[in-house]
Amino acid sequence: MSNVIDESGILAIATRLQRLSDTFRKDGQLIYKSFGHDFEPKWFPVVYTLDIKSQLSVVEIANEIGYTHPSTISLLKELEKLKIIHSKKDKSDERKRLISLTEKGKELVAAIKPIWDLLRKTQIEILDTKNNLMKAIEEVEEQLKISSFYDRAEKNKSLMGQKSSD
Amino acid sequence: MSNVIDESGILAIATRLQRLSDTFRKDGQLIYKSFGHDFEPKWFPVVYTLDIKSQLSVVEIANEIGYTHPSTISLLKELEKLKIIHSKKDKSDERKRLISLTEKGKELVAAIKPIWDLLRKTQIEILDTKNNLMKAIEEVEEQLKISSFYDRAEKNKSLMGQKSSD
DNA sequence: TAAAACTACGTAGTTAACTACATAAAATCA
DNA sequence: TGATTTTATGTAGTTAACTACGTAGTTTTA
Repeated sequence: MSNVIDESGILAIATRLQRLSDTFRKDGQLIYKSFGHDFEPKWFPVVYTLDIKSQLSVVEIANEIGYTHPSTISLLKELEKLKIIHSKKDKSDERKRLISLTEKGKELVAAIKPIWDLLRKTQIEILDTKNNLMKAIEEVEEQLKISSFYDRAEKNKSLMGQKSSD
Repeated sequence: MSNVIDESGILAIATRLQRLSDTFRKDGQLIYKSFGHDFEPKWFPVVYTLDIKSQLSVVEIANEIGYTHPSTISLLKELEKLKIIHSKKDKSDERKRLISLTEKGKELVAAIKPIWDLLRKTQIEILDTKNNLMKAIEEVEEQLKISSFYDRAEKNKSLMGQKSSD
């Protein structure tokens, strides 16, 4: 597919990660569809979380799934329109909206859990190569927690004969 | 950061890939800036490609960098406005626009090549863990070339006690 | 206990990719 | 060689995340 960029390797990693991500998302959607469900992969984090935790506020969900709260709100809006979730005010804190699955939502989860298993199995099959992508991601996240890309680059600057502007 | 989702592991891989991608992009931008350059990481594929191939049409660039042509066009517009690249009609094929770096563009490349080296070194440092992310990506792309996520899932359906709708 | 700071939620606008469609030039074919 | 198909480019609109900012409750503090 791409020539020069593959050779440049590591510098275009952001691009390649995103493309891979898109591929998984698109195929995921098709697989749900082939089972007769119009379930969008992007809903998974919210729905999966609510299946396990049953009732959470907007920000709690955002934290669980690792999204910003505005992104979470727009997902919740879609799911609310489809009556997969519903919300009610928290009586002890009027700022909060407590979200949970509706009956319809619970039925949906029960119906698609076997698909989640299938997706999981299939992804494991694809990802279980010599260098395991899932583990690699975890390891890289770990590395970045120790010291960010930016901080490491700052430190490495001194190794090169290059002046910085700050 | 995210709890439930990390445990659900593989199903949220698309999300995690994208977040990682964003992190690299943002820090990349900061690093360019710390050297006094307002060079956006998303420009890299185009600029790098033109440095090596010197003159290409819009679609040729799109293929080299693995983007769609509309995405490529919008990158080219930005770079053209900044006078980093310029274009001229191909005399032997009036449909084509031949793109190349301007003098300013060539000077820019000369100036940021040391940064590219720094970025490369730093990324290698981060990515060189037990499971190498770069290699993992290549291996996964290879797996998907053999058989797509969708096709594999279709095949695996038979392994489960589940009916399909098509 | 009033003011200040913080937290939860919401809206608006941005970004960087995409798909779908349109047009014009070139190549192919009947 | 005229009609059809393909190729190259461009535009419009979509998507799924983001940041920035605003408002209304809650908590802390002077």
